Amino acid sequence: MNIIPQDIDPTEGSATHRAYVALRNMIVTGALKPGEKLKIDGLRKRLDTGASPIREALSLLTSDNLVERLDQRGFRTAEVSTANFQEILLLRSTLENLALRESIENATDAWEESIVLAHHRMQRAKGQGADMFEPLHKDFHMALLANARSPILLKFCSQLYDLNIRYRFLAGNALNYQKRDVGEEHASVLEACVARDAERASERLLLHYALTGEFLAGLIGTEIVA
Amino acid sequence: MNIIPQDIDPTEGSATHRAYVALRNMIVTGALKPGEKLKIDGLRKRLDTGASPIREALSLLTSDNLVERLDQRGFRTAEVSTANFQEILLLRSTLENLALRESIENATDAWEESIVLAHHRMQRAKGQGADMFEPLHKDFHMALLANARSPILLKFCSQLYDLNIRYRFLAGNALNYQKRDVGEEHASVLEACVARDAERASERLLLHYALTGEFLAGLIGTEIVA
DNA sequence: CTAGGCTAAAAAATCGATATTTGTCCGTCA
DNA sequence: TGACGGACAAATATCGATTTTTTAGCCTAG
Repeated sequence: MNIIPQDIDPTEGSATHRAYVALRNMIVTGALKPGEKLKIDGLRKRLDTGASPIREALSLLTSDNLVERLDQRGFRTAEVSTANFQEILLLRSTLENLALRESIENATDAWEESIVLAHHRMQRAKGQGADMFEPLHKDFHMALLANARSPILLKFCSQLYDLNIRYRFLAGNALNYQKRDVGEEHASVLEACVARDAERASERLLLHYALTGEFLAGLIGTEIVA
Repeated sequence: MNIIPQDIDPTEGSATHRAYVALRNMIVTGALKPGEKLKIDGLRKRLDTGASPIREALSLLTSDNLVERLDQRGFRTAEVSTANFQEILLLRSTLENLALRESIENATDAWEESIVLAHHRMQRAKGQGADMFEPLHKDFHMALLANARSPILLKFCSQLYDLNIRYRFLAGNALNYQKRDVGEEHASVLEACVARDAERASERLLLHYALTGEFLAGLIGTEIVA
């Protein structure tokens, strides 16, 4: 299950990078549960690699807020809570709002084409399950922002995206999400971007998040935090 | 030279943690120059430790945007540029503004006392050189925000603080900075916080950053980016 | 009973050595 | 002359083994 885009090949790149991608996917998709102890040796066998790459990958994930490091006592996956979810939602709204406006400000034809394309690809994958859909969904969202000349901001947004989507997987509903009429929301953001109307695009994107948040909030309270 | 607060002891904690702290200080203070190649073996000898801790520490620093990882080709310190500096300044203003308001909203007597204390300690260390002053300066700034119940936001702010202060060191002026009448600016932010006036506090904090930014912008253009 | 502390097992952290990869310097061939 | 290619050197990445630390169970003293 590979949820995150751009990293695919099984043998390519360093073992560390492969471990990083694999572990990130496992955490985001819930294959590794919140708060779960991450034993080096177990993961080493599971991913068929040495301890060093695992360790390094976990270090990287620590700074992505997906893994917690307990000095001298190993690693565990980040805990979840409604407070954490709310924080992510708020930060995401704030930062993506910033990024989207900047992105639209720098609008070019090439960018416009790239978001149309990303949207189309996402649409096309709609019925094909989370494995196909989710990477393209992230691609689309990041493509919207990609024109902002703010690498750090984009990195924050990417991190927050992963943290956010994790809750969707934990709520066990990648399916329901696609069924909800999120298509319309996406299309409307895209349309506003193409029209280069920052105000409208931003407003719709934030609405999109507000709805997603509302949608998940219920599930989370009952299913996750219990 | 230990610039970052809260991590002090030379033998305590894991080798990884010590390496992390040491390397972060070296990068922030400019002992390791922007874009400099970070050879594992060199650092290993320099910090008198094994390759694994170095490697892990560098991985952690990667996600702090202080180190860049070139897959299969090692690590180097992050480059600097005026664009990067401007981005940091803008993000910092935005996020700290958010955090400060939230912090004030949750104001308590304990928090109020903690910021008064942090301010006093910083003041006291004013004439004693960067080694004494800088950690307390960071303490003060973070204390202002600490009451915001947003761990992720605070982490972002802390990262941005380090990235920002790095430019001050690179401009080679930790001294000049203290001479500038930054004391008045700090005091005024503190005063507004104690009065629990979010509007005024935020306004003054942002002004503080704007002035600092202006102050540094000149130096940077000529000295760093050349 | 309970608290403290000892011991053994488990896990994390670290080290030293090896394998891979990258970068560089020549020499050769078109 | 210039570019391609191979071999050497340097540095990274990875592995396997060792050391250190933590954890859990158990026993004993109060």
